[in-house]
Amino acid sequence: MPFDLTRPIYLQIVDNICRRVARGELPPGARLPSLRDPALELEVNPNTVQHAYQELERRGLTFTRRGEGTFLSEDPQLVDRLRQELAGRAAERYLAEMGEAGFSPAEALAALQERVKIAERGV
Amino acid sequence: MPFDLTRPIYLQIVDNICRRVARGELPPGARLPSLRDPALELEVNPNTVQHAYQELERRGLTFTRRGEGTFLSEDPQLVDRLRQELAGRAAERYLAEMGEAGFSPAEALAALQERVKIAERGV
Amino acid sequence: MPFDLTRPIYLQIVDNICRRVARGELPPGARLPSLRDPALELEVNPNTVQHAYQELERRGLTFTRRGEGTFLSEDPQLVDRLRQELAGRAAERYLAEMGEAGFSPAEALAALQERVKIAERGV
Amino acid sequence: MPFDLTRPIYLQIVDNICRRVARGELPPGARLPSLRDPALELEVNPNTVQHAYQELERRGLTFTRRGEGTFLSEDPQLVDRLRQELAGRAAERYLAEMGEAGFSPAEALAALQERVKIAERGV
DNA sequence: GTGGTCTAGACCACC
DNA sequence: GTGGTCTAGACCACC
Repeated sequence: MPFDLTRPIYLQIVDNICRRVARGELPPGARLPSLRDPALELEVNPNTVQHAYQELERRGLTFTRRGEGTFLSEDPQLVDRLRQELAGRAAERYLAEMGEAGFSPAEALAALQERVKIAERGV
Repeated sequence: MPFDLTRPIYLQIVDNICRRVARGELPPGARLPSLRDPALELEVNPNTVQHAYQELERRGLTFTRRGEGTFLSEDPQLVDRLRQELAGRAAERYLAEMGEAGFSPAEALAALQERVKIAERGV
Repeated sequence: MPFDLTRPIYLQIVDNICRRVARGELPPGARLPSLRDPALELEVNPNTVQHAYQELERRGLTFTRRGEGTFLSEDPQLVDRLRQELAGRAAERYLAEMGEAGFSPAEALAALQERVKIAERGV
Repeated sequence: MPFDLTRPIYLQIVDNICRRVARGELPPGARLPSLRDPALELEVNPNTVQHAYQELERRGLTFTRRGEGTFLSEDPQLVDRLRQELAGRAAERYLAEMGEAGFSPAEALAALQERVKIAERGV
């Protein structure tokens, strides 16, 4: 996971975990790796990883069991909730960009439809 | 036009002009303001505006007449070409973001469809 | 490389590099000197050298690798293409000058032929 | 006749007259226009025209009859001599430019030959 | 160390 | 007044 320099690293770690949950790579209830592992792998300070984990907990995605570690919420709707959230933000952004280029939401939808259709043929 | 700090100012000026052309605010053949006007307004150096205008020319969107100014191409397909380009880039990005969250292109399309439908009702 | 005062310095740098490529002194793929070197040697601003290098890139003769340098295109036809271009421009100019003095292209050719023949004998 | 700003105007007038003689537009013995006419037409000072005429005389191309005007030499070889001179200078320059691009005189000749042949077909 | 961006500002060329 | 060239030099991004 390469970092971009324009956003706090801890938020990039948060986003990355959210995406992995949304993709189903991290199932509800799964234990997140210890603070040290990702810190070594990402070459960041363990405090930065802790900051990320605290943010996840603040959002209700994780909980900690003292002495055991940090776990993903066991809420069966967790994945769905995250997917909705990510999808919402991406769609918002797409419609905003298209709006700035003069496309109505309906036109933005049609443009995407066209594109997906073409890509399918290409495959 | 507020600048974001993460991208070159001259490219943000380029994008802004592209969007205005796509929206039909700047018709083909229109004269762009002189280098000095936007420089004063945006509080950037005239060289930065020139850099933006040269990039537009490099992309074939404008031409310059020494002593007269910088003009949008008179190509009647200019607007369409730009709209296609901007739409393409926005869609690409949307599909990429959605892909990272585990959505197939078809799902990404459906999610947008849903969202637009809801927004329409909301209006 | 002495500069003449009637043409932009950056274009004289461009021409000089083109001629060296045409002569085979700079092989395809070769790395051009950094912006700073020729600037010191030619006593011009690094920005002027950069302007020249950007013009070369615009013409498709070079490409840049951020942090590594500016390189001549690896297209094996680069040399030939440049030789054709330079020869074309020189011939155009010769025929134009001769035309102003009342020589038809055929006569201009004959005059050159004569001159080259004499020079060969002289050698 | 538009002037270029990089050479003395009087020499540009000299060259222009030489070319017209070489083209046969001004026959040997012809009277050149008075100082005032070209001065008005070219929007230069009559002194500049006089300077040009003096240069022509210095080169042996003209002579003046007091009270009558300036006349082209009546030497029947005048035209030929000028044509030779202009052709020589143009050829010299062509071979020099081609030499800088790595062409031998023989190659420069061949390149011109090719070009003239193509132009003839094109006509 | 490499090229890229940007400022500040002088001066030129064309109109 | 318009864009074009150039200097001088700061600071950034990528290696």
